[in-house]
Amino acid sequence: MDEQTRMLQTLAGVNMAGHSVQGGMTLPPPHGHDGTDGDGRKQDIGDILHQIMTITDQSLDEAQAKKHALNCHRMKPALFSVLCEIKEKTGLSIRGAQEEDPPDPQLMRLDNMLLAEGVSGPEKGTGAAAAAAAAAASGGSSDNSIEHSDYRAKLSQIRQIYHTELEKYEQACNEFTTHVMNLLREQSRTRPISPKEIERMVGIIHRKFSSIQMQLKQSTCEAVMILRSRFLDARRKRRNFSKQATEILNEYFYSHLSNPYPSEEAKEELAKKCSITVSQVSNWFGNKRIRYKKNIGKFQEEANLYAAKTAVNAAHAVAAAVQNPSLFPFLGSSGSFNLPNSGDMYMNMQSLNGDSYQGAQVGANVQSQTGGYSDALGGNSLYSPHHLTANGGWHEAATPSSVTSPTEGPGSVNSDTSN
DNA sequence: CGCCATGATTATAT
DNA sequence: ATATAATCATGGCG
Repeated sequence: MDEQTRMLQTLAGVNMAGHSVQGGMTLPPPHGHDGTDGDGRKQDIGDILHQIMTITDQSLDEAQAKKHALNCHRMKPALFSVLCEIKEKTGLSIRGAQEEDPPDPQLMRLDNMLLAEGVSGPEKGTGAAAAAAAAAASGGSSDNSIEHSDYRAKLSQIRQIYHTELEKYEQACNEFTTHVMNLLREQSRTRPISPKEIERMVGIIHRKFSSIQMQLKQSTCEAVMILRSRFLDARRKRRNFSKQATEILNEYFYSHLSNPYPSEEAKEELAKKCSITVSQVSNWFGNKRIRYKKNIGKFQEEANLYAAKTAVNAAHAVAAAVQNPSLFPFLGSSGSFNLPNSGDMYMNMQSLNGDSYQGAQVGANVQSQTGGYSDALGGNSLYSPHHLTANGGWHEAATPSSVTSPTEGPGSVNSDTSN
């Protein structure tokens, strides 16, 4: 804030000077001007300069009086015309100094950041109220919101300070601008001032003030950054989901392997069941999809496990109707099972899970590919990665040729491990 | 401590 | 807006 203070003082200085000029533009007492021209005028000018140099020492009342004296001075019209002439000469340089400043990229950056952080955006309530609302809104999934409430409280604190200061500056700027404009209007009685000049002056003032505002924005950004690094990084401190949550997510994933893209509603339900947030569910599925796809071999075991789990569920559902408790003999014994069966079972599960996944094509894929997989994986593979190629939505990344050797060494595909 | 698993973030494409 | 892919950074195990 040092810089700001300094600038304010600078501006205050200008202000003072302006004040004084207004009052102090006085001609010396009319003496000696009718003598020999040369010396008398020099002395006049010397007096004027002296008075100009000492105007800040004069009181306002005094200055007011002198101003009146100046306006009535008989030399005034002459002085005015001289000033006009001088102005004419310097006009070019002033006109040449016209600059259309483009929007400062730094300022834009700061603005964008403040907006993104919700500091400069629309008001969303203040302080504790916002935090409480946030905490209440997400109700059950307390974990996240409680950590957030503190963050939000601090953020809105920053936000409040920011807005207060900004408003203060804006007000000061307007006040000062008005003042200067009045001043210039007043002065235009004694010296020529074009509207353009006033405009220019106003522009200068605004630039000054916006540079002060930039300081404010800068410090606000810094504060937010610090806050973020403290809270967000803390939040980034990863906590593994509970075993149960992972179970539920995996169950969903493997039972919708052909299209592991839970709808918004499904995500909400999973989030509720797992006591995590919807975005965490999205993260999880995003990570899971990419990691599954990247190294299918690694997930075979898991896939089988959850296939079995789901199969048990399916069995429970079907058992009553079918009256066949030994529907899945492999669950109890280590005996092998035939792949066509597993394919069928998979299809059954799909339909049981309400997955509206097309059947015929996948069936064909199962038939044509599972043999190769079971060979490569040493058999007993419930799932094959055919979904990747069979289903349009679940990307076709792994081509059969590359997939048929999913047992490749770790790290060859997985860039994740190269950190 | 090194390594891998894993949740979160970022960059990019659609 | 959502998905993928890459990457970051930590948790947890041996």
